Amino acid sequence: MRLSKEKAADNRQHIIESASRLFRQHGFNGVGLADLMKAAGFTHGGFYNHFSSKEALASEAASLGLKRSNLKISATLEDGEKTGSASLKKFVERYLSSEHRDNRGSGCTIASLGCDAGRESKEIQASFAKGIEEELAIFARYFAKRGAKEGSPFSARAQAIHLLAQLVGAVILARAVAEANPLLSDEILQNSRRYLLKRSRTTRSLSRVPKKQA
Amino acid sequence: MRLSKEKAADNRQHIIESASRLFRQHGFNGVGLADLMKAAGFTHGGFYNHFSSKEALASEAASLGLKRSNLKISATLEDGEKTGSASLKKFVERYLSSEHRDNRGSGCTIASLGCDAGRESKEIQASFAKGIEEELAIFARYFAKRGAKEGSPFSARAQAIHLLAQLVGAVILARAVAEANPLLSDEILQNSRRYLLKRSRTTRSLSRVPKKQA
DNA sequence: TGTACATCAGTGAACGCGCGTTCACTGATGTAC
DNA sequence: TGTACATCAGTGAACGCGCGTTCACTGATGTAC
Repeated sequence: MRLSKEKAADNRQHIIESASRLFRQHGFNGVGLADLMKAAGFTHGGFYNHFSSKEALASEAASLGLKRSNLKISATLEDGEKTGSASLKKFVERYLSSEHRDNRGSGCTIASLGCDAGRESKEIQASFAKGIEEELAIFARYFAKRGAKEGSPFSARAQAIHLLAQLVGAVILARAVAEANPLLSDEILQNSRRYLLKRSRTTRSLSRVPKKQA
Repeated sequence: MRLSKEKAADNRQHIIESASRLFRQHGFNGVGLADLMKAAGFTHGGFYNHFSSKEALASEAASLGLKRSNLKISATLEDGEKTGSASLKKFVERYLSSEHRDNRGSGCTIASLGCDAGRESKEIQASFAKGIEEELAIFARYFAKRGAKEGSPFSARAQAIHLLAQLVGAVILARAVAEANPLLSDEILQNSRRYLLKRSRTTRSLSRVPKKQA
């Protein structure tokens, strides 16, 4: 029962979407092809009609997850530019929230799969490299506009790298202790939020984030 | 061929040590019992004489890796206290080096297995929670002594959390892109080094790190 | 436009393989007398 | 202290299971004439 080209392409995309979620939840090695296909509503025999290997799907799923995140971040920051609202603050608070910590499947691909990526193939790492470069570019563009007058000793690019590392590190730490020590987990998130946001107001090495619209 | 109690305990410890290395290299799901026992010099049938499950070994291996790291960090920082050398700088430069990035097996357990830990049992997360609490305490003690005069707006504890998140995040990012984009990987490490060390000299929100012995 | 055939996304069963775990057995160590 | 027996760390083979991958088959779609 051959399908139309459009339907087949839709199905392929749907497999990638649900795989992206499952991989983030359970890791690249923590979920099998049968589960991945079942979650997309198919039997697993047809997998190789769409992908050459599990690894190929992992690479595409990572790319998609990173692309989606970056679009959302970009929209949040640019939205703030227009309305004058505290867009970086909004983003940081969302990223370092307990909701994000507790919902890996719909969250940041780097925080979920960053460690895994370091052990995977060059192909998968290429997906991460592209996604990370894009995210850094988005942050750097924001800092270049917002932080230009503040005279930080660090370039917009340096601030972007620092921000990303802090966000990813804090969420990974918070998740690593969430079940055994929820208070510590909350403290890590809360502290990182305060650190990134307070510092951006006091020393201005990130950017000025007004409380309300100016 | 029953062994003496001492020899049996030695063997058990040896299994944990080599498992700690292998888990860091390949992840909790990336290495099997047969490989773990073989690396320790045994056949895998005897595994359950020492551990109740693979998970129990993972938990012990994580504990050991974290304890070893913390002892080393503690020694480095306290050594610097006595000699007056720039001990935090030394530690940060070692942690954010390409050597550490390229040698997971002998490196930081949090940076290697932090993401995995978030998906594992409460038992394993308890090992991480204990190790992370200890590491934060070591950093906080350092900042409390070294940073007391500087009047940072952040508590020693807050500075410790920020430092750990930055270190872990930077190494994970650097590893995630190492094969596909080595220049970006190097840039992330270098930038994080500069950020942590320069800021500690300019804004003093971490601690003062003299270039040479005062 | 209509017909004949090739294509291919899907199904469901099977493949070999390695996984975590179990077990019968060995024989030196530890223990009870 | 010496003897008899229980203990248990190790071996090597086996267990059922799920893994990634392959394959024969189906039948609607796409294509060539």
